[in-house]
Amino acid sequence: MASLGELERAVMDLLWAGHEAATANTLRDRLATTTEANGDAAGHEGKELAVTTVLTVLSRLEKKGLVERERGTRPHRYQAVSSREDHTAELMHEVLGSAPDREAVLARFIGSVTDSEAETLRKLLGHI
Amino acid sequence: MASLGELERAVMDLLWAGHEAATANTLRDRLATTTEANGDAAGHEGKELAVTTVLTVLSRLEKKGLVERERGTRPHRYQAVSSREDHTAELMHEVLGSAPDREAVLARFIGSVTDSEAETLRKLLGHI
DNA sequence: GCTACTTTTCTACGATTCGTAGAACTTTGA
DNA sequence: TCAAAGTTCTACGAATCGTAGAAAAGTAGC
Repeated sequence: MASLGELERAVMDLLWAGHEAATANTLRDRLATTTEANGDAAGHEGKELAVTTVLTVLSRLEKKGLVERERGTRPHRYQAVSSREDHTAELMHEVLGSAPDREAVLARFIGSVTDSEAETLRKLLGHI
Repeated sequence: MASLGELERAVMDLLWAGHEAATANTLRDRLATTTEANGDAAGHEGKELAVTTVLTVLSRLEKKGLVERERGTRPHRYQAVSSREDHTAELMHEVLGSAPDREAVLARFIGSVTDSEAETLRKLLGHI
């Protein structure tokens, strides 16, 4: 129920990365810098978005339950409700739950996991 | 890159359920019947969609790579490209891959898996 | 081969979501 | 109290999705 658009995703990435609460302005600045998402070389520098744009997506993310804001301070400060790992794990669970035969899905899932991930899983499952 | 709408989902569910190839007409009929998705009692019977509607979503699903059709036969026959389990497992992988620290995600994921699922996983991972 | 019927494709429209941001309102600092 | 900074409201264009008619294409019987 909460798939993210491109900008929403970028904002969440920032909130997840440095995970103190940030203001809309800070985020806007970081968004301009952190436009690593393409292969073209130097010279390129992400253009600044309007702060209102950032505020809009922050509000939308808040409505989706991914972000919470401190309303007390005046420049509101925003932060992710849960860590990226928690959020991602939760998403994985949602996906898993969308199929009737969860164990069959897990079987396929395990089949395509890397060796080191498999090792991680073994440890997590309480085995040597 | 391939999230499904409600009707698209319903169609995939049908294709996944009885998984011989089906025609648009068959699917439309099943869609009318298989409207179990609400609590109101008898009398209710999903209204028939136009066949063109079903054909449209089938085309869209085909474009998304979830469905393939036999173009040879005249009423084209449609079927899911991969099983629901495969598809779901693949989705889980996509989600997992969307985070930088996959192992951390797996840790959280395992934390919220049921006991029997954990047991399944242990077996799948090659342990007694 | 022509005609009636079936099936598929094309086009389209309303609703929702998302990127984007201006206009207007609110709060704060001097 | 006034200007600057911040927030909310409103909006618009693109994309997606449910929905389906109109038109085109194939099929079957005559």
